[in-house]
Amino acid sequence: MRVTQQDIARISEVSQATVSRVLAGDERVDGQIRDRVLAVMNTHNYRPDVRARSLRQRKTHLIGLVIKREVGSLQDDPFFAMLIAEVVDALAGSPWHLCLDIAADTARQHSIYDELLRTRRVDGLILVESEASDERILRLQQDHFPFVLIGNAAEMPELHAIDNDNFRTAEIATSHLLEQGYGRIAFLAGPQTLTVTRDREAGYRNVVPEAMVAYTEFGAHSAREAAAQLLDEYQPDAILAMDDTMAMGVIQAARERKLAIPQDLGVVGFNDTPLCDHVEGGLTSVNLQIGNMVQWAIRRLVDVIDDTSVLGGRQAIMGCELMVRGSSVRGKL
Amino acid sequence: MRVTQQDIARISEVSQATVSRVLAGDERVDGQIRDRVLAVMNTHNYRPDVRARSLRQRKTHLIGLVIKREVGSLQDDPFFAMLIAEVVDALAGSPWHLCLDIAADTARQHSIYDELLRTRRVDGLILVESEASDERILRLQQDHFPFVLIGNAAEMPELHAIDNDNFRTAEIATSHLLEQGYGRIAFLAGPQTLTVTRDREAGYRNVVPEAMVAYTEFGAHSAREAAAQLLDEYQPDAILAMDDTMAMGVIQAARERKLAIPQDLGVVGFNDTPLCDHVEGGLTSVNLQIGNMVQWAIRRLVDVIDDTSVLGGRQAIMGCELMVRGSSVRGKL
DNA sequence: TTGAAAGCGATACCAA
DNA sequence: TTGGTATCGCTTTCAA
Repeated sequence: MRVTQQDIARISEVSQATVSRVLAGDERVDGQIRDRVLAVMNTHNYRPDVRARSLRQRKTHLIGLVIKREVGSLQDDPFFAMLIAEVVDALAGSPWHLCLDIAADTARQHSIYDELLRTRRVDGLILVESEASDERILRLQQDHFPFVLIGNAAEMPELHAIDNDNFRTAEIATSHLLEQGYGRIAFLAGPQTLTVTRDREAGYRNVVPEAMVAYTEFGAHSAREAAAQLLDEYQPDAILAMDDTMAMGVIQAARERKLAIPQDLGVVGFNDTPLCDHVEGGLTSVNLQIGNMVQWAIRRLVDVIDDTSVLGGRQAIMGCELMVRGSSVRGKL
Repeated sequence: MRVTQQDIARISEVSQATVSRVLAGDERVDGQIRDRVLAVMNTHNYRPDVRARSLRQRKTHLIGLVIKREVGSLQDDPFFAMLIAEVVDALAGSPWHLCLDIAADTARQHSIYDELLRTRRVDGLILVESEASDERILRLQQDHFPFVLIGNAAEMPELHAIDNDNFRTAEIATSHLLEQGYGRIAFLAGPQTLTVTRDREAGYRNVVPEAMVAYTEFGAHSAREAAAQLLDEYQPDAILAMDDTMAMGVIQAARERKLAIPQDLGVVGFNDTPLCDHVEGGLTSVNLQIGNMVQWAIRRLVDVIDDTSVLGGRQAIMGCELMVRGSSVRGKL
């Protein structure tokens, strides 16, 4: 059988309460007794049972992250790999752990959310890719469940949220292409319903003299098809893609048409994923500092869970940096 | 306050035990009573508290996966993205959830393992990239903790494990290069201490007339440097890389030297990650069916946790498939 | 400073 | 078929 606090108490010849106090580092415990208990804990390799502790303290020390993707499509998206990696990294060494789930359709989302928070499996949630209108958010608010959003929540100032200034990021990326002498810049956007798409489209339109926007699903495959059509019908000399994966789709379509990058076609992506270095000459991309966003979100989430009086505003905007590589710089001979 | 089973019992005017039975779908509950209780549960949006349930049933329904990587290096490795994606997918829709952690150094590994299983945070573990000599395994065995290995465990037949036949996979990949007319094939291997490296090296040596092996760390960067040296000093006409990321490093080094792929240099990787499609012409890669391995591992782990009498052997070998793409096929004009 | 005892919210055994 | 009650392992008052 497993060794419990009861056992430690018996062996140490103290009460269970005292053992608990020693465990909690309670100052009021007599030094000698403390040492004795600690010694017994040590020899018996005692570790408290988090299940019991969770029940009593009403806290699991688990943070939930639910990915909104089709099952089987996650691996194709370096953004999520990045996001998950950053969350795991941010949690490493802390008493918090990550509970990771995936849910594609809305029905499954609901059941996961129920399972995760109504059953109190996790203490709080990080939400990504959610829209302000998102039904999930209403449920979470109703239940007073701790959560932090990574994404646009401008219309709900009461939410804790962090986002990029997507208008600005698109402006910066588009301006860069203009400066490099590209004059016919198209925007290969994501689904039109997403705030992030609309924000970036606005930033793009604000800079570009003549706008051409194509909406498509995320992923290299659909981006490739959309880019092919764009190249054939609109014949842009540069394409700004919603993310690096879509930029890879653009590059594939360009290759099929024997278009040289960056000479015939300039390409810029978002997220600055490791993909960028795998493109010949490198893929120019906007670094959104996802790591910093995740760190902010987790710190904030833990504060909300612990009911720490939260310092500063409820929302933050993260800066970005354009990482200029070969795909958008025409040879300066 | 949260609504508890007690509340449901009071409102339904039955005992708490009956509510529990209804929840468990116990057949012996009178139909009328069952309906009444279910109705009350519904109106009050009741969901059982998993913390209490975990304590009583001594089961958290969490599966642990500890990634063995430097913090901050995960995103660069599509293998892990793939692995995590497959685990999350395999768990989706089941009552099991994933608890994901990362630990780089051995010290941190130990503390994570302690935190995870001695405290009973998770019910079982999936182990990857572990060596048979791995200290972790001894601890897990001593504690009779349920776990399943993804990797080579030939020397410990008592372990539940699934692996590829790495000897064969390397043979297949190398033979393919030979058949394509490459005669001076080098193997860009991982760390020499790993079983997977040694197994593949043996497979490679078994096929190749003249062997040349370079060991290096995982990751595109170190692969690039190692490949550069290999190209300069050994001048192979083909390189078999340990994984796709390392193959990308090889391709980068080849580009710097103006070597055309596949004409001047054939390249083959492992894992068949999405990266393969991002290479011009495509990167030939060995598909290790990681998804199937993960599914096997999780099914087995759940069986072990549930103490189901395990059918079949304790170890399995997964097949593989060479995905031939442009990087290893010289134009047949 | 220490111990006894009351929970936390479920499950499961034993009677009725 | 249903209810009473012990129990899971820990935290946390309340007394002593």
